[in-house]
Amino acid sequence: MNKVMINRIKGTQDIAFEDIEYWHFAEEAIRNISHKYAFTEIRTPIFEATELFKRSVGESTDVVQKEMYTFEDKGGRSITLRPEGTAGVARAFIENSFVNLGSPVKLFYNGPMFRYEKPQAGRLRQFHQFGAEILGSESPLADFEIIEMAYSFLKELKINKAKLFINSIGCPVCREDYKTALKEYYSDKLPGMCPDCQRRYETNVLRLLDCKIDKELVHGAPGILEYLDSDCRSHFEELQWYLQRAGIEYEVDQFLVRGLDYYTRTAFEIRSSSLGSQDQLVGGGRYDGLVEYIGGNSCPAVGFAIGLERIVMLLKSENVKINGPETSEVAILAFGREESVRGFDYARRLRKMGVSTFVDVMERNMRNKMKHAARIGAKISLLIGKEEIERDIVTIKVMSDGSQFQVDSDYMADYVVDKLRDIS
RNA sequence: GUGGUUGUAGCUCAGUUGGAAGAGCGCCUGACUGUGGAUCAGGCGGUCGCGGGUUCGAACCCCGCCAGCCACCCCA
Repeated sequence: MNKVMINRIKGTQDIAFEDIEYWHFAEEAIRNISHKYAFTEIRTPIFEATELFKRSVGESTDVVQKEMYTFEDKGGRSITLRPEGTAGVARAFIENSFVNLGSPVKLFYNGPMFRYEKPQAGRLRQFHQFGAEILGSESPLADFEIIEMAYSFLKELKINKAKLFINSIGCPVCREDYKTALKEYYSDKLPGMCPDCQRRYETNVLRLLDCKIDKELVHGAPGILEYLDSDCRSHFEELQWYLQRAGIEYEVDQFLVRGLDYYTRTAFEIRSSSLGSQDQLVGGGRYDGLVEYIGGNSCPAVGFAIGLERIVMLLKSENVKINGPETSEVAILAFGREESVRGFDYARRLRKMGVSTFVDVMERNMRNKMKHAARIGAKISLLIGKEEIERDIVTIKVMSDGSQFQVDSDYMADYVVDKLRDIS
């Protein structure tokens, strides 16, 4: 290629043909599940004021500090491509006064998110998340429904090798006590720890818990569950009770902390062992402080986000059966100008009856037209040449057995529809 | 941002010690002025990722950059 080539932006992908079928499959499951759970869709802008993410996701988080696509628009405003979905939903909830709809409000979204990261297996710069949020309920029932919904989404997609981990990170009050205890535990060990951990000791102590380098130390660290106050504790216990009653298997992981600042109490992840290093399929939890944090009236909420690229990876590796590509049913092969006019006329009639119709727009010989019709999987080909025009007929060829019929052009559509029904 | 690894035709890849850029598949065309997954023939398609260096000579050796993949950090 001697032209100057412009390539995809790093960490993005083009999805077409066979690949797109996996996405259709997943997107259909999203609509199904959301409808069954009576969640309604919300579409928020792909970009928002930078401040929204700083305040919701958290100034000290990696996402905000080094992963945001931020730019200034021509009016001098700081704009950011959304790195996650919850902040926008919470903003929309406040801005449109969805509280007036009555609690709870159950919303879902599905769309692209952007993070400036180094791409690897299961991680892109533009990726897609399906998320659901329940706003207005403080009850562990809401936590339970969110987890159950994520769980049955995976079930609907026949993804079985997935494991649920839950934890409670308490409320801002009891979490402070825990942080103090953690700092105390780590204080004398700090000099021997990795540079990242030394940094995290100051910025975000909780993150010391999932350090992969100094993992030995974690075993002796105090667990957060012992520090929960009675409300947080009973919230967590109730959630587990509901999970058990529903027969949903889970594991309590005391060292599960989420990277985003807005989480309170319940935190959960669903991971898959057959995914590679980025094994987290679903992440979610409760964020009781967020709505107030970004300027609304206090409103408890809980939600999840599911990474669709990772879902698609699993569908592929687990050989989940998806629908085949939609092929056209009829191919119209016409020679010459008058014949082509007739061909387009037939196509209009067939499409009106709901038949997927391919019109060949290459001026080539019959052999090559036929070859292409076969290639795209047409079930029936319509041949229109000089003879057909003169006698006002059409030649209909059934591709599967090669049989051919000549039909008056007036009966073409009915005949084709009948034939399609016969051979399907 | 750090580390490992890989970049040759649209795809999969060969290319000897540094000595004329290739194959298969695909695409387009023709044999067959009107019949498909077959056959045969022809054609399109390459700044060998980009830039520099070494050399009489570089796809091959050296350096830098870019991109893909994998891992770390972190996350979905």
